[in-house]
Amino acid sequence: MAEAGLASETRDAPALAASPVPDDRLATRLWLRMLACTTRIEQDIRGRLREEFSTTLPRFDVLAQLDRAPDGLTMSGLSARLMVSAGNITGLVARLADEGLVERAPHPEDGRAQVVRMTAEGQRVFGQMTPAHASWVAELFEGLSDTEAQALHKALGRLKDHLERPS
Amino acid sequence: MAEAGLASETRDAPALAASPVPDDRLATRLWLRMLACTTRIEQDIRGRLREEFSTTLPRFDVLAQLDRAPDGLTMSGLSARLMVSAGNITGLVARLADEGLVERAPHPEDGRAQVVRMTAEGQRVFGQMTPAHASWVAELFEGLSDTEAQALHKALGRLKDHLERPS
DNA sequence: TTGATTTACTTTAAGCTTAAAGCATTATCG
DNA sequence: CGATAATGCTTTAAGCTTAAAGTAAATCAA
Repeated sequence: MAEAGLASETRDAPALAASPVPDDRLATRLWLRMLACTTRIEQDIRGRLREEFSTTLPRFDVLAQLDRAPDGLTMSGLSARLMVSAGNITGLVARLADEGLVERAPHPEDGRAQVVRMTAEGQRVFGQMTPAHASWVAELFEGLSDTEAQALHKALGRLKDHLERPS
Repeated sequence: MAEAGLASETRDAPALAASPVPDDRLATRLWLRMLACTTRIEQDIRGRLREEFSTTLPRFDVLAQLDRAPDGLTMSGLSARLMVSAGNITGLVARLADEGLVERAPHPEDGRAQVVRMTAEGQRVFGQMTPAHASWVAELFEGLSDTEAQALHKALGRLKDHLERPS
């Protein structure tokens, strides 16, 4: 989950052509640090969701997506937005439906699809969770100044753009 | 796993005390973007490890840690370095041992502990994987200039320091 | 020494996650 | 129209992950 080692690197590149090693190293170090930060933050939020709301991060993520989609989302819509497999969504939504937080209905136009919506109870519960979630995140990032946070946000934006390039 | 919604935020703070909302929002946006980038990169690497080496990211991570610890590591040492639970390490190391890539031996001084080491076969296999891994990461981050990468690395360093503060 | 606590690890139950296969419906196109 | 392909979803098997409980060994303290 975190900290993949640098390992023994090529010690070659005697004369010709600039060695690719420095780039690789920098990228790897950057990646490991990014992964370490993300893992830590995720674990913190996961633990708080469990302790304070007896729920999980994947379930919170589903509710968050449904919250910003008042007309509901299809299973594949959730799958795309959460960047997880369709099979994963099936189980996640089933558990949330068991809890009474979401409901499924057949899609009015597409006989293959389902529309998932939050229930009133789901909205109530999510309404309690989301301000807490926002404050936890703010606390976790408070080591950064606004300027630093904006710079980080911008740099990650460029990274994200590059990652999304089909290239 | 990614993209937790911003949700309906407080629209209050009429006069007194600077509203905490802007900070929360910036932090949340930053967090969501960071998580999205991390998830994407992780999925890419996971898929390549599977396709090209028929292995998984957690197993690669274990090997990477053992590679930089020639004298081996205890189960708890692996657990701490990989930031996962001890029970997780038990299963991971068991599977790697089944594959013949690592071996376990009783700790010479502590009867409770085990020492995990890479086998010669494990070193051979890892030696093939790690340059490939480094090149994938370099490719994924090539959208950033060296300067940007270093700035990102530095900003994440500050974040990491803050996260590690017991505070 | 003895007893209590801590540490290292394993086991268990539950949930998360994926890839792959399968099913039903819709879309495409000849 | 009818065949083919694509899409939406579920199921399955395997593995990852955790929290919690349990076992054994080491440490600490009286």
